[in-house]
Amino acid sequence: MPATPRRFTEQELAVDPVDAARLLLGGTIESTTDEGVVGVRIVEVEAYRGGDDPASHCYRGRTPRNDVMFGPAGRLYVYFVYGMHFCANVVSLTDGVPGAVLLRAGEVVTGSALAHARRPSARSHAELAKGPARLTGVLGLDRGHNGVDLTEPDATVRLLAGDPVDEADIRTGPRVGVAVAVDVPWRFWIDSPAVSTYRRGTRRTRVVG
DNA sequence: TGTACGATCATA
DNA sequence: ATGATCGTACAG
Repeated sequence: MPATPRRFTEQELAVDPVDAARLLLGGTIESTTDEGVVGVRIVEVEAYRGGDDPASHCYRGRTPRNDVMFGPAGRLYVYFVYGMHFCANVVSLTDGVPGAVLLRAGEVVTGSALAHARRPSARSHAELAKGPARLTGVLGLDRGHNGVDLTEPDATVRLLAGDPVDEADIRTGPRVGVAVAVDVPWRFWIDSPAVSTYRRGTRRTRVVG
């Protein structure tokens, strides 16, 4: 591994989320708080677009919640789900055009003790960041981190490029937990025990007839 | 003003 | 398979 890992730039992330997703695999997201440093090697991601993607938070236009997704690339989009969890995305594309990459899972490579302290229910090392809310949890990220610029030299949350991943080693499939656009294979992962298991989204309202 | 439903996780 | 738990979006 390089002595000084290269930081992702806004320019290289200002591409289609599908391309940004592949780019991020093998990279590392690292966050520093007063508690310490935790770093996670990214092994599973999902791409989300805008008005043409029914599964995206931006499908129905710009709102206060999804505003960051419409902004410039390289920002962190953090959202709150199920009344108790946060998930983190890397914004892609350019100012005014929505797109993001959900960080779904990773391997903790720095700060294992702090990661376990933040997620006491984790029964193994691989489980620490196996899933988007777990990954966000070990990094100590919440709504206060929404919009932070990951490309800033002094950012407390950093996005570092890893060793290049061979295209042939990237697997793809439908996105986890979404009930629409089930045929769209915008989930990307590389082999790792931290990769989460596939589950299709559930639709509660049914037409009674 | 009310309400349905999540880009999830933990436990059983 | 199910409960937890609340912000958001949209309907009325």
